[in-house]
Order: sequence, then C-alpha cells, then structure tokens
Amino acid sequence: MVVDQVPRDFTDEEIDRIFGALADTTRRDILRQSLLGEQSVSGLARNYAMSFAAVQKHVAVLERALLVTKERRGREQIVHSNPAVIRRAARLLDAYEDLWRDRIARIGDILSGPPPQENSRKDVAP
Amino acid sequence: MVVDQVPRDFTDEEIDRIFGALADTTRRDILRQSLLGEQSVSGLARNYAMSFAAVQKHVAVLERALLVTKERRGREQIVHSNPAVIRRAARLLDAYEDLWRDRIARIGDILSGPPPQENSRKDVAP
DNA sequence: CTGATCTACAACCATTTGGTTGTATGTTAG
DNA sequence: CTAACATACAACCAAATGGTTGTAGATCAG
Repeated sequence: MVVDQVPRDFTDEEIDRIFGALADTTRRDILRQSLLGEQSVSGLARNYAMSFAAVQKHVAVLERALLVTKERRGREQIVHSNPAVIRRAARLLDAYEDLWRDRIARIGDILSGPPPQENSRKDVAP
Repeated sequence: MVVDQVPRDFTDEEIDRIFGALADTTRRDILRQSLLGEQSVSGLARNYAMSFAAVQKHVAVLERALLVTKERRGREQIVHSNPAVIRRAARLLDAYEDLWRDRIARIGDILSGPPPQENSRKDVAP
C-alpha cells in the first residue's frame, strides 16, 4: 500500500536531502535501476564495484531523501522508486527558471514602453 | 556576450556538481536572488547571517556548477544566473521520470494482452 | 538442523564541506 | 593621496560524506 506519496510541500531540509542524494553518480544509477524495475539491495549491489555496505548506505541516502522506499520481502529488501518526488524536484527547478523568465518579460515590457492599457498617473480627473 | 550557454551534454561530474550546488538552502537562495536580478557578491552577502567569505564560497560552488557566472564591473563582481543549466537539470529529472512512465506503460501492455499488430514468431513461412 | 544468503549496523579512516578569521590586493570616492 | 570598499585567498576547524571491514541476526534451501 502506498501512503504519503506527495503530501505536503517539502521543507528546506528535505530539498537539501533530495538534491544531495542526486549529487552522486552511483546514487543516480541506483535510482535509475529502481525506476526500471524493483530490485533487492543485494541485487542492486552486484552492479557496482564497491562493497555491499557502501551500496546499502547509498540506498539509505536515497531513502532519507524520499526518492525510494524499501519493502521487506522474505529475507530481501525490495527497493521501490518514488517518481512523484523526482517529478516535484523537476517542477521546483522549473519554478526557478520561471523567476528568470518573468524578470526578462518585465525587462521586455520596459524596453517596449508602457502598455497603453495601464493607467498609473495619480492626477487623473474623475 | 554570452558564450557556451548550453553546449555539450553534461558529464557525470558536472551533474554531481549541479545537484550538489543545489543541495544547500543558502545556495538555492543565492541562485534565486541572481535569477531575480544581477547583484554583486557583497550585495548578496548582506542578505545572509554569515561572513562575506562564506557567501563568496557558496557563489564559487554555484560557479563551478555552471549555475552562475561572474563578471567584473569596476571593483564589484556581478553574479549572473545561467537559467539554461537549471532548465537542463529539470529536463534530466524529467528523463528519470520517463523511465518509470515507460515501464508502467509496458506493464499495462502486458496486462491488456499482446497487441495484434506485433508478430514475434520465428517460424513464419515467407 | 545446517549452511548459505540477505540485511543491519558499528567502528574506523580519508576526504570534502561549510563555516571562521586574517591578510593582501585592487578600485573608487572625496 | 588617502580612506573605505569589494574581492581573493590562505589557514584553520568541526562535522558530514563515502568508502572500508567486521560482526551479528533473520530467513531460506536442502
């Protein structure tokens, strides 16, 4: 059962953890693997030239960032991706880009002169 | 003049640096500030409860991640944002999400039975 | 039951990170 | 010219990161 997939807005600390988790090539690859299909931690670990414990730690970082969840199945721990969080991170970056776009649009307005439909004079007779 | 805005594909190290730079609340705010309007490093620094040198370091991290550039103007160093890199990071996350979407679409295909237009038998007479 | 497998976690280590202070250098204002 | 300002950079420190090995507990196969 999937609970709490995209609940509230992220806190600054959560965004820190999300981008921090994405700032490592191995972790991005683990995320990619888990998006392509659920796998056990040991199954994932076999793909990388590092110890099982190291991969385990990387999965834990992704988990604290809410990018993946783990579900125990017998003696294995299955890693599920959480694409909703990835999507929200992408939208967050879009929002940053929009800030810039809006600024450029405003500059464009200034350069092309005040639009005639706007009346900002204070001394207009009623 | 703006050069090399969105040249080649990013290397893994560059993507590490981009997400790493975004993984800090102060740096995201500096980025936001510079998207809203160019500012000097010292102008930016006045917004934060830390030393000028600390802010200088944060700007340097954003710069190594290609998210901002600096341009010297007199005795000041003006920080320009590079929205193209932000945009490419967002598209990168979209691509991860697409991996998942494609997988889900394939699972849907399996559940609804093989589509009749696909012929995968090996023993078809010519 | 026994042995192999999967996971968890602790302890340790080297490097990086995020902050500080201090010093030096260039630039502008007056 | 001189003083104030903006920057650069080095040295230092504590904490986090990314890796290792080792130990121990569950669970499954035979």
